[in-house]
Amino acid sequence: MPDKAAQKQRGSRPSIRDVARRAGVSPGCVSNVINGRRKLDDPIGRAVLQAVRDLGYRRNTMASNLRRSQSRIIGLVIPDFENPFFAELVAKLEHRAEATNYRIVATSSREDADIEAREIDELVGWRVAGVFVIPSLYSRAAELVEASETPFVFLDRIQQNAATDGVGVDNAAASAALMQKLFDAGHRRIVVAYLGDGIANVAERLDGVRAAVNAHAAKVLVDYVPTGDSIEGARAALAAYLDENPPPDAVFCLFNTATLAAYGLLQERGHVIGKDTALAGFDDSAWMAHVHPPVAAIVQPTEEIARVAWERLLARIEGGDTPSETIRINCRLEARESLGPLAEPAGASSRTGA
Amino acid sequence: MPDKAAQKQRGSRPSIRDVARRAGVSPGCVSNVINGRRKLDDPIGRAVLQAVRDLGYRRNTMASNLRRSQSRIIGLVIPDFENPFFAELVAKLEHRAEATNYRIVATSSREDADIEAREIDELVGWRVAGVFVIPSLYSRAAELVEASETPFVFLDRIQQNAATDGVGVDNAAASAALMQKLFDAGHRRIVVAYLGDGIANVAERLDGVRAAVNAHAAKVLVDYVPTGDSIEGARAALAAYLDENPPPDAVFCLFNTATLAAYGLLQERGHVIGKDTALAGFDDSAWMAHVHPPVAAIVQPTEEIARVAWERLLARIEGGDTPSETIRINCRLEARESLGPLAEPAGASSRTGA
DNA sequence: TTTATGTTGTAAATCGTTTTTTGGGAGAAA
DNA sequence: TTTCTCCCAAAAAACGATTTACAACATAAA
Repeated sequence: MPDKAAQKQRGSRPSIRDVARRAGVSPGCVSNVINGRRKLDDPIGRAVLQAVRDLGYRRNTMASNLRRSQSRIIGLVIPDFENPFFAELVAKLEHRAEATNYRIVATSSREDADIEAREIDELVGWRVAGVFVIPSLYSRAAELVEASETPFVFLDRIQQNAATDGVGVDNAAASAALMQKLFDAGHRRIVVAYLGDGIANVAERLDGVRAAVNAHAAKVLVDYVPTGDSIEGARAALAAYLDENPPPDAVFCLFNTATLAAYGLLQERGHVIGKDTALAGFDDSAWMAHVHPPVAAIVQPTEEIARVAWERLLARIEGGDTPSETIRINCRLEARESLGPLAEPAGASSRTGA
Repeated sequence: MPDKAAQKQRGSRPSIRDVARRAGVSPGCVSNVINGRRKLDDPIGRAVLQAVRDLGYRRNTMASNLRRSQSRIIGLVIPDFENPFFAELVAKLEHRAEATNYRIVATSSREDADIEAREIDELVGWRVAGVFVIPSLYSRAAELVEASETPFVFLDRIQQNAATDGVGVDNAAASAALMQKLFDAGHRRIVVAYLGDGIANVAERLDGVRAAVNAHAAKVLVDYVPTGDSIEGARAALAAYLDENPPPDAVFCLFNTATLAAYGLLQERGHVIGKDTALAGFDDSAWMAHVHPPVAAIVQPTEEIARVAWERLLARIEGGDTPSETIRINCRLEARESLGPLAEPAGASSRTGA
């Protein structure tokens, strides 16, 4: 039962002084008790703890952090909470945070470079221990961050040549491997849905596709359809393609909203997925594993990304002056039935270093 | 180009003193310039701004907030970033925050009451202006919060009789309306997938279903299948039901993972959705609108929930001593084709106050 | 010239902690 | 008894900002 009367001012929370006064000791002594720098089982210790309980005292984190000039908070700026891949990454990073006694505060830039810049500024203002950034489209984060004292690690949409730390996946290799899988399954007419708009990420995936096509000896026919980033846009772009071209053997979508658009569109037009037409997408989602037939996906190993990124950031926080580096992690292919009749039994999932 | 040499100590960020020294003025004066309490277009103003740029000065938010004893941060504790409904709510709340010059920091409890308690404690320690909580399963948040100075508003999983502010939807009415819709479409054998586990939320939905069944004159046969909260669990439970019972006319899932499980299972077993078997779910997801046929959903209007909740929290922050209240918002029904042959043309979506 | 009025920058106090310094008392050794 | 440690709590300084009180100066009015 907090005893409001003992506080100096009504409406404001009790401070360490109020506790000290009530316990009949000095503020410094209270601080020692609270932070365990003093044994608690004597009269003074007990009196302090009792006063803390009586007043409902909670330490003011801002004052505490200000004094010791450190915080155990890691900022996280992502483009969008509603993208399941980002959400999964947030969850995995939180898990790492818990294990190392840090905590994550997450904010989103809503794919807006200005908002992103503001969020980063704000986090730096809070003197967080470090920051993870998944850059927005047209992000200026990399430049903003170069001069900063605060350690930054970029995730997912990273630039190979940047003077910052980055952790992402090997997009090109994964895409190339998937294309090879489609070739092996006998697919020859393949449609690739790409963004058509500058995320480094998707551009790398496209490069991987092109590399696989060039490397493949036999004749294949690959069409590239730019879709924009909304589901509706992707659906419209793919519909227009299907209207004017013979039906493809396979559709490969380079990002997750396009995969959903393609799935619905093929269903609607009566293509039997995994039989008439194969379907695969970059990025996994819950629905892809659970519809019938399940849709094959290139899975970004978020757990591993989170682990590696966390290591990197911690190293920076603890003052490692190692040069910045870009780390690439291999994707995993969930070769589900939507791929169509493969040499290996349908439905078996194989692990492939990308 | 930050001039490190001018700072007192290497490695630490410049303080307002460093700026003042460099500009040849007092710290108070710098503060005035930075916060716009002084016109900037005279020599002193310019000198200060130049010094700020030279040193790469950023105001220390902790020190600033400590002194003015206020912050414009709103905490948000959700059970899980990977639940699309929560993700949408976060996004909408962030949007409100932006409009009112607050900012949101989001953390998740991973459905763990202990973690939730820690997160709340931590936010209170940061002296955030207010907190939104979507309670975890078995949450103790309501009790924790009653004594607190900090304003709290609970979202989504709210208790009618709690002594706290809460904003949620009218679960019972929405479920009842959907059941009525199924009856109207001529469905008689209906399976309802519920959680079977104590979220107030889903229990209310179940009540709504029961009420609709009781209110319906004609004979209907409704079976209730408890599913647990994982997709796999839901799939197994529904599969077991289908194995041992005649095929239902309709399946109604009271939460979103069950809807996906039911969709995949029905597809796999060759039920044609919207024809052999109707399907509907509480909570909308992207996949539901885009598969074919699209799956009907009860939509929680997150935009409106966010707006109302924000109003409520702001009122509390600004010191309104109004008694706490529980606000219910009506859901909207997206009556998509999966509902089966209705009286109204299939595919039309109708708005129904729940 | 004197007085009233406003402006503006400096010095100092303050926010709530933690940390360092100081000082006093207890106990042991000489 | 005196001296030397050791221990522990009180007092004071510090963290980096904002804000109040105050002094200095300019300008306008009398």
